[in-house]
Amino acid sequence: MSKQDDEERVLTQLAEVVGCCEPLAREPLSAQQSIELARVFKAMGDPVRLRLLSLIASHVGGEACVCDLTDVFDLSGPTISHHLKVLREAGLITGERRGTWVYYRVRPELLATVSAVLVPEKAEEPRCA
Amino acid sequence: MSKQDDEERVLTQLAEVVGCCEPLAREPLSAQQSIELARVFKAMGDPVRLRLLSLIASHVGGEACVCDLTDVFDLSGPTISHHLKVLREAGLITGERRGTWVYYRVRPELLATVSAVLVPEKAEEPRCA
DNA sequence: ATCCTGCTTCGACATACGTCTATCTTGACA
DNA sequence: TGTCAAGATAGACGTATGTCGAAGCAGGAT
Repeated sequence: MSKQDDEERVLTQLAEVVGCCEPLAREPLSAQQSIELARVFKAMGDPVRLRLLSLIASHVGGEACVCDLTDVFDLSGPTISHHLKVLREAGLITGERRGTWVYYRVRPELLATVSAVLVPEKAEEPRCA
Repeated sequence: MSKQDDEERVLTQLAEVVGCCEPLAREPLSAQQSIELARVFKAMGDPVRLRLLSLIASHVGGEACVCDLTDVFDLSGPTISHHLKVLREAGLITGERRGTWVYYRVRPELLATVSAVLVPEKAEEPRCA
């Protein structure tokens, strides 16, 4: 089973279990839903990983090389690599090797799903009273 | 320093540091921003706490008694109390004692702030006054 | 006053997590 | 082929976290 498979599996499960935009305040989450969602939040629950995510998301071209990320932190290479793996396994980013370097990009659809769970109303439709 | 003060402090810091709706993908988060945000995500990074949050948010009247929450889980009272404390200290919920029982309610504005950070577009933009 | 009940705090324990150094893998290039 | 550099993996170590039972606190009821 490849890493790619793992990533896909997590993302599919989340969409499947959480539903497209079922808000957290509408009805109680099931045990299964909370497990899947918590996996993502836990991955974002570290300052270094949040910054990595932000660095990748805001980088030109929507992707960032690991070498760009390592210099920002006062941490060893393996530690950065570890955090990237956690983000990857949570389905938040994908990694692709091109030649010598590995490039990461975010999965905006997962961020959007998670974001939608938090607010009672769906954001995109103009909510006019 | 009361518990209430702690809660307020966290919420104030988050709004202050993160900004109203600065999306994560616009520009890299600062070290300080990532620390504040990660605190909230970490609190949500546990299945039990996510379910608690959801149970409280979706409960009738927007608040739930601890006694309502305890029965849902196969966990001891102290454990539930611990998780509620973590959510409280993250600024996600507030607790109020009324007579014998303690009632919790969510802070929707914090959820909205966090939600807005995740998506590239500002959610409240087409806000009709 | 005394007891009872709902909830929190305390102290202890096993496990998970973040970090490091050392080692391995992969690809480029001579 | 051999070598070098970019990342990933493995193993170790200290700390944080989730859980429990026991004890403490605060309100109501008797």
